[in-house]
Amino acid sequence: MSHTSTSAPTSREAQKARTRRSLLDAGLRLLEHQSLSSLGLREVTRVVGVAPAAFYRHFRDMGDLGVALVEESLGSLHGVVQEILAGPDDEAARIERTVSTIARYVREHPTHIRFVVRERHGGVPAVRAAIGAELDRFAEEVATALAADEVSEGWSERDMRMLGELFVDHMVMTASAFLDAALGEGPDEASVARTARRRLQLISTGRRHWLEG
Amino acid sequence: MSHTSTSAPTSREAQKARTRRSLLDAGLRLLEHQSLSSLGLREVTRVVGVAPAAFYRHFRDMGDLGVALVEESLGSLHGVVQEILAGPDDEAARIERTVSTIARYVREHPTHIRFVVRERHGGVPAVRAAIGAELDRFAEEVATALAADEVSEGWSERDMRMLGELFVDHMVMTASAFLDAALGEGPDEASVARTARRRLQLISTGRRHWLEG
DNA sequence: TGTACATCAGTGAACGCGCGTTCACTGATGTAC
DNA sequence: TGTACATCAGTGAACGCGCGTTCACTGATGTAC
Repeated sequence: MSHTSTSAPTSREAQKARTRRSLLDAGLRLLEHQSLSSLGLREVTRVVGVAPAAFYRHFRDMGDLGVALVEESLGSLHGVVQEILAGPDDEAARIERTVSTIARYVREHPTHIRFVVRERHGGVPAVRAAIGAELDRFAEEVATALAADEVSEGWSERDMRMLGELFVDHMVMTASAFLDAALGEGPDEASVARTARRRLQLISTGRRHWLEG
Repeated sequence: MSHTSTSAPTSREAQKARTRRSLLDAGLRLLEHQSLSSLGLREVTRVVGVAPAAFYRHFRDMGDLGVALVEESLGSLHGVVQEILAGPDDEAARIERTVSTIARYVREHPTHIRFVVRERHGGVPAVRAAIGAELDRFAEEVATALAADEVSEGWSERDMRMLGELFVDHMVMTASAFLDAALGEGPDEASVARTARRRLQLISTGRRHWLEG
């Protein structure tokens, strides 16, 4: 192999995986300041330090790399959603947990979040579809989890689904707002957290009185 | 002038305005299937039928054209927002008006909506900023209008602002969903309308019982 | 353990192409008298 | 109304550049015996 590492020889498999990882990392880094449809294959390989042609050993094209990024960006989020929904269905506690968990997640994975928010409605159909499908799955998970709450008694399945989507959409919007705050754009983190909490309170209140209306 | 129109000679001013309009229209059309950061100056001038260099008589670069598109995309929306909020604050009627007005607007201006939804978090900072600023203004307008309702008595200014943002965000999400429906992606228009109405009902219900919590 | 052969991740040169930008220009419209 | 000059939207050719993709290749890792 001409990609000579200074360390001990590695298995082919491991080396290939490492290069793939580097391509994904470089892509993610470059996508912080541009959108996928304007990101070039050569840009990515240049950052990694491999020949342009090496890209094709790992991905068919940039869209393919994008879809891989969606999977790793949103895959780890299932745990986060479960973390938020688990525990007692005490309203105030869950709202607090929701907002602080999102804030933490954004702090830990800012580039993944930025990518998802930007490409959710972006110009690459395959990536858009992958994000949409994953967010739909989240909405379903949330709907199922919230259906177990006492206040969900008497709700139709369709309305639970609506609530799940509402919840997920607000997670995404809140994450996006935290991201802007971290970049010094828009209100600061404390303010974003406050607004997010109030929104969730409004929705919770509506939920409690749903059957009366 | 070498751009010979078959019709009678036109004033320079009028001809220039017409070319500018064509550039904007061509841009908007091309942006239906790609994002601004991947749209080329030559692509646009090719569609219009002018030399690439002619572009510079009207815009500094594609970002500049993008900002102009934001203005015309969202400018006409102020009237729409007023239309929705005007009239009696009867809850059911306003919800119905909101959803049907959005549906109509999307049907009449699909490309403008697509553009705004896509570029709201897109890769061109100037355009993102322009959209953000405009949506903020909408949120403010909505907050002011809703503050006049009976149910808003006792609300803090900050919470009214939160409500305004919530409303605008849901307008955008609903518009985006209608757009997908029109393209055969996701649920159909009737289903989108139903979900949008239920969401608004949930928020209205929360609003009515806000001070109790 | 040693040898001969197979695999395949990454190379580097080459290609044709369309891009954004510049420039001196043209010729119709506009203006001054 | 007619004439001479100014303006300036749009031209078309040229430029250097970086792009995505192809290809035969190299040489380290893997495997069979």
